Amino acid sequence: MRTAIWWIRRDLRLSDNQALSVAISQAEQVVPVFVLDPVLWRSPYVGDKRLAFLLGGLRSLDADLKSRGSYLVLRKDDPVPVLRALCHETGAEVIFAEADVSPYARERDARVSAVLPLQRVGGLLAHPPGTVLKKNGEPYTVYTPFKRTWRSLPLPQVDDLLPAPDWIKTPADLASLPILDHPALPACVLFVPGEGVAQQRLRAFLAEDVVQYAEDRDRMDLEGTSRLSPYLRFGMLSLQQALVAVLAACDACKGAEAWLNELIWREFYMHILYHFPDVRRESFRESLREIAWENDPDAFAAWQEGRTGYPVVDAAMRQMLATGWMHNRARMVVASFLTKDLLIDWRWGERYFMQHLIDGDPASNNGGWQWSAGTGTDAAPYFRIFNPILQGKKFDPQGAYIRRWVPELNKVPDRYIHRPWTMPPEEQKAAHCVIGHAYPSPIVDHAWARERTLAAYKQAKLS
DNA sequence: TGAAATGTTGGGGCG
DNA sequence: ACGCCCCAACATTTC
Repeated sequence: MRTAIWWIRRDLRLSDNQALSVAISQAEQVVPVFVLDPVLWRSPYVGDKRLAFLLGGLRSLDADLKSRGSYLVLRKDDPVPVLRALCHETGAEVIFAEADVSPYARERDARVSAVLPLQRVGGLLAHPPGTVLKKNGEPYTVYTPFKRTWRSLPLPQVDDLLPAPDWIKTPADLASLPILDHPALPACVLFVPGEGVAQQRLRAFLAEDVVQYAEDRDRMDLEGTSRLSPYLRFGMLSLQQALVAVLAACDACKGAEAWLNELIWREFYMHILYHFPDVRRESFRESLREIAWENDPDAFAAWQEGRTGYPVVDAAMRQMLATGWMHNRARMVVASFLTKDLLIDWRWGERYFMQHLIDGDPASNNGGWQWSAGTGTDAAPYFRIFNPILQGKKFDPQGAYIRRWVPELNKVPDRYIHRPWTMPPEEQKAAHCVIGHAYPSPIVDHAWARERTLAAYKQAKLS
C-alpha cells in the first residue's frame, strides 16, 4: 500500500502505538492526523484546561514527529469530511486508528467507517468490553469479581510493547493547520504535556513514590499519588506501558498492587459505560432515580468557587480551579459534599468536573460521581456520608493542604483548621481570619444536612 | 474507598 | 475488701 492515514485520537504518542505501527508496516507513507472535532470542542463537558493540555500535547507530538521526518496534520471540522478530503488529497487507502469504546467515539467511528476505510486496532484498554464477562455472558456490575476475572486474563509483557518508529515518511505538501494557543488558556504548570514527560513521570513514580503509595495515596497534604491520569487520558502513555512497568516495579509490593487496582477501576468504569451507556443520563440504580434534589444554585456556586466554609472542600475546589487537577481523596470528599450535604444532583458535579479536570474522562468521571452519590454500580451505600471535618483530620492532619489552597486560613491554629467557625473571636482576630468576613461561615450544618439526605434517599427508594 | 449511635468491657476512683 | 459509678476503649449496629 502506498499511503495510509494514522488518525490520532487518544493516543498522543509514538511508542507502543499499534495504529501507527500497523500503518508504517503496511504503507510506504503515513499521514498523522488529528481532527479537532467541533462537537467535542463545543461540548458543555469540555473546558479550557483540558483543551490547553490537549493542544500542548499535539504541539509536543508534532515536535516528536518532526524529529522523525514527519509532522502532524491538524484539521478542524467534522471527522467525516476531513478524513474524506485527506484520503482524496493523499490517495490514502486505509485509515488506522486506536479503538475507543466510549459512546461518542463509537458513534463517530461508525459514521466514518460507513463511508471510509477505517481500521481500528488495539485499544485504550488492556481487556476490551466483551472479554471480561460473567459465566452467563453478562457484564459485571460489581468491582471485585470484575477484578478477579480481569486479573485472570493474560497481561502484556515487556516484549509486547512496540518501540517508537525511527522514521516516518509523510507526504510533504499537505497544508496543515498550525497548532495555536487557545485564547486565555492557563499554562499547564503542574502537568507539562507530552510523551517524554509522561514516560519520565511513570519511571519516577515507580522508582520512588510507589513504595509508599498504599499508605500515602489518601493523604491530600502529600504528593503520594501517581499524577499520571492526564497522560493516560490522552495516551501520552499507553495503558500497556503502565501495566508492564508496574508489574515489573516490585513483585507483590503493596504499593504497586494498590496502583494496579486503580488502573483496573479505570477499566471497570469504561466497561460499565460501554455496557450501560444510559449511566450518562441517569442513575444506574433504578431505585434512586427519583431523588428530590435541592439543587440550590447559590449553594452550587459556593461549592464551585470554593467558599462553602468547609476548609477541605474549599481547598479541593480551588486546587482544581487553579491547576486542572484534584487529589483523588479530595474528589470523593467534594462529591460527597455536593450530593449529600448540599443535596445537589450528581450530574451537576459531573459536568463541572469535566469542565475543569485535565484528566476528565467520561467513564471514570461518571463512575466516580455515581459511586459518591451512591447511585451507581458497586456504589457506596447511600447512607455512607463523608464528614468533611473527619476526612480533613484523617487525610490532612496538620491542614497543610488547606493552608496551601485557602491562604486566608494560613494563620488558623491546627486545632481549629478543620472547623474554623469554632474559633473564639479573639483567636479569629489573632489569626487575621474573622469567620463570615475573611472566610465564610459553613453554608450548611453537616449533621442537619446528613439527616436531610438520609430522608431524601429513603423517600426515593420508597417511590 | 464512613460516621454516628448504641452496646460492652474493664480499670480505677471512691465511699 | 467490696460494690458502685464513671468513662475510655473497643465492638456492634444502624443510618
